[in-house]
Amino acid sequence: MSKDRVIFWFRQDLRIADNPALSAAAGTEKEVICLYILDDETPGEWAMGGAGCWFLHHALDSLDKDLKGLGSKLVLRAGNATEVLPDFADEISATAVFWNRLYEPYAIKRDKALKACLRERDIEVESSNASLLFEPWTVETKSGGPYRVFSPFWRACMRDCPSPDEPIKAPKSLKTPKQHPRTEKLDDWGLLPTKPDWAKGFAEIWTPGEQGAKDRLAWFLDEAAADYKDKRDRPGVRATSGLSPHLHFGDIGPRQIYHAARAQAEKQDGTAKSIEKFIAELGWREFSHHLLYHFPSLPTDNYQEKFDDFPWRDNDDDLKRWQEGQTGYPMVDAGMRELWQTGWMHNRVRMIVASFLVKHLMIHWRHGETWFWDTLVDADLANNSASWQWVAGSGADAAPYFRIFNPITQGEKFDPDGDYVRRYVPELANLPNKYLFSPWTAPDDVLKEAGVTLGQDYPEPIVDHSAARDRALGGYDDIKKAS
DNA sequence: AGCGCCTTGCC
DNA sequence: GCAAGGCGC
Repeated sequence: MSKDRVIFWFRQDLRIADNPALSAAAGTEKEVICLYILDDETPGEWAMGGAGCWFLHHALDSLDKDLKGLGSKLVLRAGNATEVLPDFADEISATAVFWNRLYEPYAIKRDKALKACLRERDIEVESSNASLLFEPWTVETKSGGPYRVFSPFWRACMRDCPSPDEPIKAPKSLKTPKQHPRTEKLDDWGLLPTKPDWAKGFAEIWTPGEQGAKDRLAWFLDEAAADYKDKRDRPGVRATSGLSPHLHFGDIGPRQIYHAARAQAEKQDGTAKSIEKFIAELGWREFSHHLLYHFPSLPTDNYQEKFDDFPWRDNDDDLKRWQEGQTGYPMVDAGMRELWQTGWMHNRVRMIVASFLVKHLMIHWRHGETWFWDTLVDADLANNSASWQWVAGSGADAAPYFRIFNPITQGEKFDPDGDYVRRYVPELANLPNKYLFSPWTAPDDVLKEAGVTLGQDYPEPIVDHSAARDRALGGYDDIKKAS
């Protein structure tokens, strides 16, 4: 075999445009072998969840087709990347490996070891940044050290950091060997759920892959961005970009979104405020990665240690009813069912259901984190753990624990027409808005007319709101006193 | 060192 | 009005 070949290792950057490490590999003018490794071992507890696997399957399928357009294709291998990658480099006599950086603690550790191992074998390694606007180690407070509060963090990014680079174009072609290395079959990886019914609704909503991501961004900028600021909190309205899974798997990158959004603000008068708000959401993603990078135990440990002593309740029945969307609080149940049916949940509703689990049910945020990990197509370690700790009150720059979302008034406020609840809790569809978010307050004749028998068609509330609120505040008093 | 500030709320 | 407390300059 010729010695003139390099490996491009795809990870969470499943795209060919604005992919700096892929372009660097192409720039060597050597043969480029595109590799994806399914590594369930290294992440340990954070091996990809079911919904993520569904998205990954289709994103890889799409990527392979895109690579074929460049005269290449994807080579699939499963196993522990720490072994698979060096073995593969030997197998094809690669002289260099290119990849884009990841920021999960396990990935940093693995990649560092791999770098050393490959260099020991005289194989060059070059890593690039495809996933973040700002590298976590480049943003520092004036006194040195990571930010712990979002607003000053994002101000510093916008003011002091170099502007994110313009996206780079996809390579026009990739030089590939006549004899391509052996690949495993995507279909053999079992990434699609064994219960096919589960993911049935996913495909109606998501188009994994680079083109799907581009289309979604274009739709958002053309159709929704102008109203983003006003409508982003309305789960019944299609007002958010839905780019989160694409960002996680990297079939689009944040620089592409950032610059396209900025360009839209230039082009369309009156959108500046909405676009700024949208870009700030990219900022939250950056902040989560910044936190995870600097506080690697974020996914498992309370950032504020006083929460170690919080009197969490262990209650499998309550947890199960939360997971299934059977709490008797329609806004909560709508959210949990949206999650199950679509692999996604509107951000406003994520806060409501998370607050309900952690405060009304007093169940540890880690149970919620684990459930979201398995069921979200956009499950992302940084975003998931930072956000759960934010809601739980245990995180950096977190919502105070005593700020308890009221699942009834949140519904009235953000789903005023009841469209969202009626879509996901159809058994209540005929209830008037007045009682839709608290059906147990409806007079008997109203329930009867709507065809609802509580406890039969739809559950009685699992807890009483105000009693649960008091109980949660009592728990917080305990750790306040102790600290 | 002291001060302003802090995504998303509740009653 | 209430609800802490710490961050960042």
